[in-house]
Amino acid sequence: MNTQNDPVLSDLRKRIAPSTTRYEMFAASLVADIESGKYPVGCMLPAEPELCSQYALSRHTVREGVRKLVEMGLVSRQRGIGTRVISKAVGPNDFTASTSLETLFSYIDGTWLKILGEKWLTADEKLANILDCKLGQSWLEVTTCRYQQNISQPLSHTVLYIAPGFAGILPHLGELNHPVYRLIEEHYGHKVRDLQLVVTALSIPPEVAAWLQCEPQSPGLHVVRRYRGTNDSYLSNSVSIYPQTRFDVSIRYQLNWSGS
Amino acid sequence: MNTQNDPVLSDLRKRIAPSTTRYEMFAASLVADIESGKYPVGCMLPAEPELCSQYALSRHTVREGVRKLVEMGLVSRQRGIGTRVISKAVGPNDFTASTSLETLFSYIDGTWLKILGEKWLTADEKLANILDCKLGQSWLEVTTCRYQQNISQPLSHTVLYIAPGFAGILPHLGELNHPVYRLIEEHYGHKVRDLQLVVTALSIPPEVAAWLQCEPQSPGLHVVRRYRGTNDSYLSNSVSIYPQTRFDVSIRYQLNWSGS
DNA sequence: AAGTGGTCTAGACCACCGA
DNA sequence: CGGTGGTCTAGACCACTTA
Repeated sequence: MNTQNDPVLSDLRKRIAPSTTRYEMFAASLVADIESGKYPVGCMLPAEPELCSQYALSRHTVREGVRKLVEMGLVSRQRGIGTRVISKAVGPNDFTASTSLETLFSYIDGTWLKILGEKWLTADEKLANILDCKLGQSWLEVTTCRYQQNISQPLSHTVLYIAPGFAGILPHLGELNHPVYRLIEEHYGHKVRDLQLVVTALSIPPEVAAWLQCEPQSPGLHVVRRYRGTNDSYLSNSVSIYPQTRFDVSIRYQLNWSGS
Repeated sequence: MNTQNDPVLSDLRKRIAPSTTRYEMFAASLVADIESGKYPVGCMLPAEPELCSQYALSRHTVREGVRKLVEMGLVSRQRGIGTRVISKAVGPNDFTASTSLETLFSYIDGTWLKILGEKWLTADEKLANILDCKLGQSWLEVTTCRYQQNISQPLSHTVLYIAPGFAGILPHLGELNHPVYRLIEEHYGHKVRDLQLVVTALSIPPEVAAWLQCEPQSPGLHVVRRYRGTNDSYLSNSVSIYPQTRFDVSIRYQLNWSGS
């Protein structure tokens, strides 16, 4: 079926919906069917040949439409298996913030860690909560301060929690410009796949303030970072305290798949 | 040119690079050329027909390859114009944080704004810096507190800066569950395309602490939010102060286009 | 072996931009 | 007007999964 050459349909498209293409209408129809429950979450979408004949579209157009649903996070496709509905479109994740790990940790340039202490410990309830790990799990705790070149005041007070198995990076922690995740990647080949940040405010405790050379009880940023690796296991975690004005967290979200 | 049927090439692909397709090799070649400076940032990529003949690929394959570069944020395409290099790929933006505006503002559920004061002002240097706008620009400043249902302590002290032209939302600001961006969308049809967040720590000033019912000089989160609309103009900005423990900022970055 | 999604070609019309 | 990227068709081979 070729409607591209059809002057009536072509004109109609121009007047009624100038920017709505066939694959977009098709995608919108699929989205509606998923929202309505015709294709419940977990079930398979009809295979491409069937969609082609159902909607009288070429396979390329069908694929373009389904690709849009993949981008929206509604379905996932597997070669040899099919296309599965994985979300109900209620709240599509239409805003994205993109960076590289390098950008995210650009503040580390020209800084190094001074190690204040280290010890092995097992997670009690409080720590398990902070690190989002199981009770009784074993971690190497390293207390540090991050210093900037040519500046006597440290940037932050950071407690690192390193997963057992990666303790070998300890001798290299003090090196310049080497965030923990990169040390783990260099020495063990484990790449970060998932980074979680939780930012809160706190009143800087006196013993930490002494290290940071700031007022005790003055306000600071409290940043928990959780690094998860390729196999979903935690590589390391860190709890950082930044005095006011020495650090900020900046994020920029942008709309992605244009309209609709 | 059809290499799909070529047993030699097919076998070679299987042995040497089992998962590398033609459009991926083509994309990798473009990336290399952009990184090397053959195509500097700001210049145009060759048009599709030329890429087709240069690489001996069909147009579909070329488009698939260029699409990958678009996803990586290296180039942007404009119909009628061409494909422009917009980034040097030095650090590919391989980590993304995805949410919806609804999720981002889920803390607004069950809260409303109490308006403490309002006035028109023009941006001096300090304000222009906070709002990232031009000097002398006119804004409607609305000072508010956000209250939660059944809780007497307010969640935050928020100063809104509303772009001239959207002042009509003022009577609706106090409504339940209505973030500013949604009011602007409902009343003026302008959608948010870009949201920037800057989080710092501060010592809560006494006059704000009185409203927030917290200790003067106690630590708090200082969050600047900038909402930009479809045409790159600012819709509104807000400066919020949250007492310690009443709010946190949580972000989750994930690796996206798998390998490499 | 049959069916799935992934890649690829060849050729076409379209909307948009700039000269 | 010619050139750009955007959409579309028809038909093909491929890798992968399941039975």
